[in-house]
Amino acid sequence: MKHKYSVSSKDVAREAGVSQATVSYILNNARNVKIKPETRQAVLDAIKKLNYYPNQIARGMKLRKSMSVGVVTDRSVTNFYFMKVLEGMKDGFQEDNYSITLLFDKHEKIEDAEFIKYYNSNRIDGVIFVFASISDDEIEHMNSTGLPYVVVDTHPSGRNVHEICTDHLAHIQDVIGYFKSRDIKNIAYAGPMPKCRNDRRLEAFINAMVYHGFEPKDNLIIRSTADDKELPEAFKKLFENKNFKPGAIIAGSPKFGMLTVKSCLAFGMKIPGDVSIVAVGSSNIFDLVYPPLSSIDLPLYDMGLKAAQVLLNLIKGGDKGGGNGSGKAGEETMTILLPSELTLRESS
Amino acid sequence: MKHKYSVSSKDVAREAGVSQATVSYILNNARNVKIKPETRQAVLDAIKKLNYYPNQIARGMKLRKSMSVGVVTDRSVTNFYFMKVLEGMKDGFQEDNYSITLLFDKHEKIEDAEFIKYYNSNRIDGVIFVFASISDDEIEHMNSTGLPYVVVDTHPSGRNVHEICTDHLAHIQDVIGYFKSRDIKNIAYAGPMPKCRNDRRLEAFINAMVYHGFEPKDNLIIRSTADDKELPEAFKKLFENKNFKPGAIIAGSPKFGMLTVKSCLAFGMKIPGDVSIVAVGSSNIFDLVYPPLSSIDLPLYDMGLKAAQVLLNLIKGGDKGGGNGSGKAGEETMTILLPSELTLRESS
DNA sequence: GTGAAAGCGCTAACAC
DNA sequence: GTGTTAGCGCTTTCAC
Repeated sequence: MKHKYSVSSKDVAREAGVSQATVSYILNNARNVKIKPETRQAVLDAIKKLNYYPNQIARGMKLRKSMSVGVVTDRSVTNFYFMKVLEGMKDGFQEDNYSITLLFDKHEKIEDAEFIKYYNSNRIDGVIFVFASISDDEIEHMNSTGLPYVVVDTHPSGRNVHEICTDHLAHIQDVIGYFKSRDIKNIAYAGPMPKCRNDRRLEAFINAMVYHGFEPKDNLIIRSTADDKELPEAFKKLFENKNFKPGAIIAGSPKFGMLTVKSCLAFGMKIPGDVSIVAVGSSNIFDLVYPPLSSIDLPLYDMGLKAAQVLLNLIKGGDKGGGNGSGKAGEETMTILLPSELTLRESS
Repeated sequence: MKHKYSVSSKDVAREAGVSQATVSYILNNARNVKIKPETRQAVLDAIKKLNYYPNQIARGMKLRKSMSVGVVTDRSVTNFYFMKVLEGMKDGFQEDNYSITLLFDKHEKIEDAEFIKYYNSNRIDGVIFVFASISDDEIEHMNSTGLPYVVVDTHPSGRNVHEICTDHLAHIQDVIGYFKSRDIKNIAYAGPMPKCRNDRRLEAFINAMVYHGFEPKDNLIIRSTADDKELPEAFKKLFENKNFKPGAIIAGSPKFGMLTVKSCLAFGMKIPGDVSIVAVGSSNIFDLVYPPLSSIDLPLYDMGLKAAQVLLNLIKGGDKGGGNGSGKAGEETMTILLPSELTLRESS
């Protein structure tokens, strides 16, 4: 069956004995337009009676807006984080009645990217990148298209984009201080190879070690793929070095947190008896493992919420000509840093 | 800045020296319409030259379609499964150029549900429910609206809906057979309280036990919330019963799989030495824990893909009047059962 | 083979 | 305060 025979604002207008314009005014709370209470009531009644819902497609057509934003994510990184960020975004868009269109990121050339096509086709009004690594080239291209976009990521990239990030790296220092206060020696780091650019996590670790008067030793640092071969080998080396048995390990990501726990248990170590572990990042499974894994938790929900708000401003602002004289969107970009927090569970 | 000044099919037509209609014919590969090769080429060139992209909103307006489907999921259940299913769906929709609108399910009355509103507003043409528990009432309501929808869930509900499910419960029998072949005694079950209706997993477990000549004992069955109080208590009772020390445990969900491993380790048991564990369901984290957790894996990607295909058929079919004389969509519903498979890792 | 024209349902400038 | 009207960009019937 076709879509049930749509009632249009025309039908409502007829039913209420007014014009379509009036219906529109009422629906959109048009300012500069005063409606007599009884007229309004009549229209509202008609809407109810006819079970009328404004056709968003038609509205979008007129407004030259899709009332939808694309959320771009990488197929791999996402699982741990994605849903929570989405929830925040959803709530952030709720009021403005924007919908969320899911997009995956797997393009060769930027011109072929799904989000570019969707934007060109008027299917989305803007984009949020959630933990999707984007290159400088892509940024440049996007800035030239006028596509409003916001990046959600762990740490600020320092690039000319609107970013929602978190200060979680600062907590690495707290963690090391905490270990120090418990007189733990040989604090190690285990994390992934950075996707691009420099490894901020490792940097933060090293700086924090130095800050606390420790000398960061190379053989206490693991950087590896999550590979089934490479990583166990690395842990083996770490644990077999009798001179520097690690008393604590900071894992650079949730995944590495899990893998670190796994490796320690596999080597018969007691956690936290022999070694304490803290992971950088959030996950809903840290409570499901033995022992529950301490972590530096990202404010995922808030990041999504904030991203939505910032993007909405870009979309609206851009539409009205924006605050800054020129037509260029994102003239002055902003980096928003949301607070993360340390959650100590049993592993530390 | 406003959306960069859109080129429309009108512009393309002018540039190519043809009419808008011709552009449309070419773009949509309209059958019943033959286009001279040189005309076609001229239009194609103009499209390229002007960098034209058809406005999907306008197209949707004309076609009375949104070219988007809603994906509804429950905020909680999702994390373990959702992304993989989405990937499949995305690929399933690719060809028909349908986009995916993310919707959350948290309504009081069905009339207030987001997916109903979105459908009424012409923002989506159909819905896929992914592991979202829906009640009989809701089903009834939806069937009466004509909204095309498909349900993705683990096991068939036996209701009058299009469902994509899997045969994973059948594998419980295999798992028990496997345990039996290794002469393991006292096979236990630990799973969640069923959200609604009867507990198919437990049923399957009991039937499989009986099939293999075991007598399912009540004190070898845990059904609990994932609560921090209730569940440990239950496991304590399980492990302290000296007469029926479980040699293996089948966990009813990924979460319970994780929690079972955690509990066993917490009680100092060796896995799989003292107890073997297999979880029902998929997760990308089973490889990240110690010991890697065996599981009955759902064909998540395929479920998403298939769901997309079925829904597309409903949308298209329904639009053209469908195969069955009446206007009612979903006259004959179908249940599609996709094969799951047992993945043995180290925990069993 | 191709074009002219109507119209999808909405909004907003302008008229009264 | 409310109505008239002109499109937004597309598809498609019908005419040639």
